[in-house]
Amino acid sequence: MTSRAGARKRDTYRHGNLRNALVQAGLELVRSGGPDAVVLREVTRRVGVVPNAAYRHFADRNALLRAIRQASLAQLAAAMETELAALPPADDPVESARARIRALATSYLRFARAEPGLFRAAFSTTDMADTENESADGPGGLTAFQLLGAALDDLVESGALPPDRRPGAEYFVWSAVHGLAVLLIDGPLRGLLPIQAHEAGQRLMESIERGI
Amino acid sequence: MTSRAGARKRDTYRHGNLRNALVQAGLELVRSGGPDAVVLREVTRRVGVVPNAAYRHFADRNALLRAIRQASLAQLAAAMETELAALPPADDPVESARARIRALATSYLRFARAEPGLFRAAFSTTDMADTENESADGPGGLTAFQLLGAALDDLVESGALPPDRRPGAEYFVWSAVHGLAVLLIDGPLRGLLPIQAHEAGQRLMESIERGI
DNA sequence: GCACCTTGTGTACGATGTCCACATTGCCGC
DNA sequence: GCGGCAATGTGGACATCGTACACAAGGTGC
Repeated sequence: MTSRAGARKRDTYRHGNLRNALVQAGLELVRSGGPDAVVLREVTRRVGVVPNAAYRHFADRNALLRAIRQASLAQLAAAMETELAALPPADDPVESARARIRALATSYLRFARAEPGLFRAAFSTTDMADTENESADGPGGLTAFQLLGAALDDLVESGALPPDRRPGAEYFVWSAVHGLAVLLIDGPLRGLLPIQAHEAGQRLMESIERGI
Repeated sequence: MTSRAGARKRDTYRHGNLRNALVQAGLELVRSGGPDAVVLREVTRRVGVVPNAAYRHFADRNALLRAIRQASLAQLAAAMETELAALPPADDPVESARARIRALATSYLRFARAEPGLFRAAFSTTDMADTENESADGPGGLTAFQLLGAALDDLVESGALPPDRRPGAEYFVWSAVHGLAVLLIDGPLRGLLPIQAHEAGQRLMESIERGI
C-alpha cells in the first residue's frame, strides 16, 4: 500500500493546493467527531504531508479550526438556501413570508441533526477573536443570519408583522431554533427519538410564529 | 513556599476527601476557561496529588468532567431557585406564574453571562452516555428543567395557559432561553454590549410569553 | 542562469492522558 | 492488641499531541 486511505503519495514536492486540502480533510474529521476530532497531525496525515507543513498555511491549530468553522457555516447557509429555493411559489405574500421562515427553521434544525459535527464546529468557540463573516455565506452570498433577516423584512412588508416588532425579531427566532438544535444534538434533549424531535420542532415553530 | 497556591502539602498519606477536592479544583478551572481547561494533571496538581491518584476516583478524565458538569448544573439550578425565592409574593396567580417564568429565564441568562465557563461545562457533551439527573438538582431537589416545568404547570392551573398547549411548552421556553444564552456567550452574539444583551433578553421574554 | 522566496521535511521538546507495578495505611476479624 | 487485606496514593513509562527551529527542494523574477 502507498499510505493511508485517500492520501496518495504525491510525486511533486509541492502539494499545489495544501491549504484547501487541509480544510477538506478537517471537514471530514469534524463531520464525524466534532471540533475535538480535528487533530492537526491527523489532518496532515490524511493529506499526505508532514505535520509542520500546515504551519505554512495556518498560524496554528486554531487558525485551521477557524477556517473549518467558516466552511461549516457556509454549508449551513447553503442548506438553508436550498430549502428556500425548493419552496413552491405562493400568491399570498403573508403566507409566503411565513413559509420562508418555517423553511429556514426547518432546514436549520435538519442540518443540526443530520450533521451534528459540522453544526458543532460552526458554532464552536475556537478562541475569542472571530471574524464572524469572513466567508460564512452560502452560494447566494448571504449568511444564515442574513437569510433570516431578509425573511423577517418580507414579513413586515407583507403586513403580517408590525414594524415596531421587527427590531430584535431575528434574535428571538434564531435563539429559539438554535436553542432547540443545541439541546437536541448535545444537550439533555439528545436521546429524543426522531419523531419526538420532529414534534418538538413543529411545536417550536408554532410558538415562534405566535411569539414573533 | 510549600507548593502551588492553595495546595498545602498534606501530612497524611491519605488525602481524606480527594474525590470532592478534585471536583472543586475542576470547577475552578472550568470557571475560567470552560471544559477544555479541565486538564487532569493540572487538577491533581492543584490538589497536591500525583496525576494517577485521580484514577482511584474517576475512570478517566471524562468521568471527572461528568462530575464537574453535574456540579455546574446544580449551581445553575441553585441560582434559579434563589431567584424564585427572591420573588415578592403576588396575589394574582396568573401574574405570579408569569413572574416565576420570567424569573427563571432571567436567572438562566444571567448565570450564563456571569459564569460562561460553568454554563459551557454544564451543557458540554463529554461523551454520549449521560445520566442527565444524577445530582444535577439544586438545594431544593429540582433540576432547572423541573423548575421550569413546575412554573408552567402553575401557569395552566392559573388559567393563563390552555391545557392543550401545555405539552411541549418547556421545550419551547427552554430552547429560546438556552439558544440566546449560547449565542451570547460563544455564538455570533458574543460581543454584544451588556445593555444590548439585556435588551435582547427582554425582547426574548416578551416573545416567549406571547408564543408559549 | 542564478539568487531568492515559498513551501515542505526532519528533529526535537514539553505537555498530556493513561497503563502498570509498587508503597502506604486504615480497618477487619481474631 | 495484631496481622492481613482492600483502599488509596506514588513512580515511572509510553504514545500522542501541538509547535519551534533549522534545513531541503524547487518555482520565479531578474
